[in-house]
Amino acid sequence: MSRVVNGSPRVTKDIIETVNAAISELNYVPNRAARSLASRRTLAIALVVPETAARVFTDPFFASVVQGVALYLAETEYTLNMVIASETNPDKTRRFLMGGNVDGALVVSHHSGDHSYAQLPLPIVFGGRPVGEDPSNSYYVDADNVAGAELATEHLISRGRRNIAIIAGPQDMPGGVDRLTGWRLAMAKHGLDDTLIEYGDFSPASGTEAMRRLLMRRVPIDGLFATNDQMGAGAYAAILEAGLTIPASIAVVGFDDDQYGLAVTPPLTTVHQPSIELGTTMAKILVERLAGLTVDHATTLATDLVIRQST
Amino acid sequence: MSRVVNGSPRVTKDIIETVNAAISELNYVPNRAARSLASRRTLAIALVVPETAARVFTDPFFASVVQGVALYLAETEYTLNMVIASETNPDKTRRFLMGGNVDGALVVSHHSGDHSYAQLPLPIVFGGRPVGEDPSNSYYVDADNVAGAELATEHLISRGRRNIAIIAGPQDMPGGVDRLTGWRLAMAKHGLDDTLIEYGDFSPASGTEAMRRLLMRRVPIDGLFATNDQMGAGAYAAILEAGLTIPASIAVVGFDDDQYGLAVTPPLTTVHQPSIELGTTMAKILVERLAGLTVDHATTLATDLVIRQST
DNA sequence: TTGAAAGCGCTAACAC
DNA sequence: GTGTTAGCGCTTTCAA
Repeated sequence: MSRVVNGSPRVTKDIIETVNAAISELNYVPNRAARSLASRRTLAIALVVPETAARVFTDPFFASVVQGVALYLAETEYTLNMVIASETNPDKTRRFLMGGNVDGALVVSHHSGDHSYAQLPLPIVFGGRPVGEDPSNSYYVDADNVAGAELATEHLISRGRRNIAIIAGPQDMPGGVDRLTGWRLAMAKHGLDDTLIEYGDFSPASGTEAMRRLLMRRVPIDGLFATNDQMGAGAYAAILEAGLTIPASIAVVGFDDDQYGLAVTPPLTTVHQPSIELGTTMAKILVERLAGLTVDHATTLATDLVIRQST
Repeated sequence: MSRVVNGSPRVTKDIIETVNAAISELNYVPNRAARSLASRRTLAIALVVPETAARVFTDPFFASVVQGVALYLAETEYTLNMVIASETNPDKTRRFLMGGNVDGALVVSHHSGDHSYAQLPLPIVFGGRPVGEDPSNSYYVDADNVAGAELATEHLISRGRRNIAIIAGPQDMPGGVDRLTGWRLAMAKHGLDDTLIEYGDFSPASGTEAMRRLLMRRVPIDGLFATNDQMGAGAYAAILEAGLTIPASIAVVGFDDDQYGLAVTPPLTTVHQPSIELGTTMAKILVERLAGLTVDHATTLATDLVIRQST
């Protein structure tokens, strides 16, 4: 009977049908705990998210990734366990992961501090490239942030802009590093000055502040690459309060393609990344690893430009 | 030994210490599956979120609720199972919930279609008041949307506005209904006209469209109550493109107090609701029910006004 | 190919 | 109060 439920290859057709009939008649549902106890697999996957309350769940990009993960796992036999990784008590998460509660883990928003998870003897797939760590040891899925940033910058250049500033993100996050790199590459390729850099923390408020600092330099600026839409939307406030217009005075490109870019006037030109697909892919790769398949360590998802009225 | 782990009341001090010493020395971690199988409790709680991809996870309010739930459960022995309720296959969710996978469930974003969950013979706590259903049968936690909407409207009136429009939300959601009710109450109390109503779906784009429809009526409007910040931010676009200014021509108040209200210029006056606390409270109530305690069916959380530059 | 039986690691019920 | 034992509902192994 167990053999039928688990689709064992060597069972007679007759018996399969008989058992299946009984199953649906009795409304039988296998007991997860018993199955887990006997098979020594939990059929559960942990989704680890850092506590950083300020950003984690208020970031639509992150939210989409979670959604993708959940959507994919819903089609599998795995259950999704959400775990908030407390920063004050990181051992708790580690103990949970190693306590035989889950078969594998998905870790999103991989900050510099998160390296340690990769060392755990548990199948893990990361969202975002690991920073300052040998990538060949871990499995991860990431959007092509470098290419996306180049796309954004090239677009600004194609619009005739030459004095292009950037509001970069935290440099301990892969997205923060890679988008700055892409901008630098594009600027260098065209022999443009790449000193107009200010940093934010990916929040709208930090975008406003960064833009103010940029404008205070009192040098010509006719283009802005905000490395996410939230900071881009925030930058609007600083640009407008300085009496400048978008895109006439300063053309603006964002990154992420979330609703923040649509909530502002004019709507923000931005780089779209497949955030739901990123979550889906992470989950898929982990499930494949758990099934014993060999999969690539790194998976990079393409980005593309969404042109709206801010450029 | 089991008695020590589970804190049974009748154990000698000596033996407790001896066992605990052994536990930490052997690095013992209780096996969840075995415990669950023997005790017939799963120690897991499901967080059910409707699929409605467009809104669910891109709504910062919703995200905060999830975060609150996760934060609270992290402090308990319960594990959080995220379940996406497929709208095309609702039975799947129901089967999961009834399959003995979890001890109880938390259901957020309770649309009119979700009634059925309340019928399940499983402890459930809802986020948001159930619509069109006997509330005495279910447990729920909700923000005081009516009072919050009155607060918003009274504030507009106190600013000297008399022609106050509203962009209401879907009328099959408690938040959509209650915020409209609060506005009506406040308008009636001051003998003001309450016909300036348009509806949106809580997205920024729908806010823009609703505001355009309002302006197309060609009647005087000097105040706007957008029933969430996303629609409020969207309304800015329509107001500005009509050559009007905020707050001089039209004072605007939002609802939710999320980042959308901060991303726009001028920053949006809004009604704050304790979204993380809402999640925390939902989880707390469910855990208490599971512990056999008697708890109130309805819990209402207070809201308050955050005054910024849009009024 | 299929039936039977031995655990998986724990809790709960029962004696002592 | 505390040691002991019988299952919880499955998977897996071993015979047949």
